[in-house]
Amino acid sequence: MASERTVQPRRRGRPGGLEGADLLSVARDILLREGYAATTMDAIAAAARISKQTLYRSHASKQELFAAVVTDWVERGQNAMRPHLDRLRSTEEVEQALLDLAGILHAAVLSPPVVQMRSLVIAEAERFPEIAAEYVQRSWERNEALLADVFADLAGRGLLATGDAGTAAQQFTWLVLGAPLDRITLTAGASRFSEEQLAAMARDAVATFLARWQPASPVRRRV
Amino acid sequence: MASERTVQPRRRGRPGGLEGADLLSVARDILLREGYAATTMDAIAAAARISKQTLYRSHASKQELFAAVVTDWVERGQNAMRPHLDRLRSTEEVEQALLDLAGILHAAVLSPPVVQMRSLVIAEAERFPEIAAEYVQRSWERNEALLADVFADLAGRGLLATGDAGTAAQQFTWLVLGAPLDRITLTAGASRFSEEQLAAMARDAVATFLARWQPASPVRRRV
DNA sequence: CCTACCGATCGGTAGG
DNA sequence: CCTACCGATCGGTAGG
Repeated sequence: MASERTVQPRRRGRPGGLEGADLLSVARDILLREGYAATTMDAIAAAARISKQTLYRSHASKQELFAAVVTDWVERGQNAMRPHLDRLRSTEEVEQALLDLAGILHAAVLSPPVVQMRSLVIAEAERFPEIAAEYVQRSWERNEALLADVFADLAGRGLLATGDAGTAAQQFTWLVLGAPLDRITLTAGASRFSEEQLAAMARDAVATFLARWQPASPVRRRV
Repeated sequence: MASERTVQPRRRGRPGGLEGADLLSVARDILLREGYAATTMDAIAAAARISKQTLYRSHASKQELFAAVVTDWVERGQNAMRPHLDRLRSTEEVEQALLDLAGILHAAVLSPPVVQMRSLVIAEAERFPEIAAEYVQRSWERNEALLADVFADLAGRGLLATGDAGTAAQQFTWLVLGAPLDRITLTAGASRFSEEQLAAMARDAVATFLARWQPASPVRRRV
């Protein structure tokens, strides 16, 4: 099955436009920028340098193309949190590791494409509930479950209070992300928080989280 | 300037359709149900039993009608939180009063119309940033500022720890609302939390909040 | 003459 | 692969 020209990723001789993951990428760019209703299949075909016929051959409808874009998105972000969560899991300094994680969550979740994809899915959640369901399960709920698992491990090592690790993960997530995500979502990035404000919010989030979830053991007692 | 028939609210002899606040109400219903793009001026005019020309005379474009609906909405919800915040302000039992407020926030913010309006504004935030800005300032930020003011009062009475009352209000808001609001927004109300789950989340939110913001005074020390 | 309102239809553009 | 084109429907405005 060896092909003659391994340098060229294109399968056929035609110069051709985009397909597969590249096609989904340009479709995603337009969807995030314009929204679902304002995105036309003509615009996507033109940006991918393919005909609408070719576009409809790989994606039978606008809705199916949207679903493919979201599925591709959640698969790409599937394991993005893994290394950072593993670092938290093996830490000896919980407070600093939580601060690090808060900063990583800010950088990741508050980035324009992530916020825009979230807004896009919210906007179409009523019309396409199964797409929104896949998004919420495979991105948010999955990462929250992974974080809960790490918290359970830390509790087992005596570095966090034992209790409902799922509740702890939920509270940490929204203490860190709630206010800035809400603000950015509702202002289209116009009045973003400054880096100093975000850092202060991360410190306050960790402080409140640890006030509740710090182990009662006297050796690790804080003032 | 006394008119002959004060019983009839209509100004002219024609039977006529809706206008003013009633017109905005039916427009809001359709916008919340269908979304902005799928809402047609024809449908609004038909639901209000007026011609499109009459509709366009009071609202010069679809966008201006949308802005009027949002303005009307934030004005109606302006002081909805007042009595509940005043009850918290004058309480002697902070923990129970916070639990009560959490339940009220759940009932108010997680109700379908409030969630739908929020989703609608988010969906159009990029296209109509000034409408989203008015919404976020006059509903969310305003209520958060009112809550911060109450927290500052409670701190002055020694019932909460002194500190940044704004941070406390932000953390309380998102501890209480973050997880369920996210879930309901992204599932279009399909997989709502049960009353028991919401009550448990409220208790955990208050517990975490008080772990950080409870005064250090020994008389009010908790176990 | 004016205001309020209607039936009909305009130019453009959507998904397919 | 592309151009042309469909049935439908949109926001906004004409004449009367």
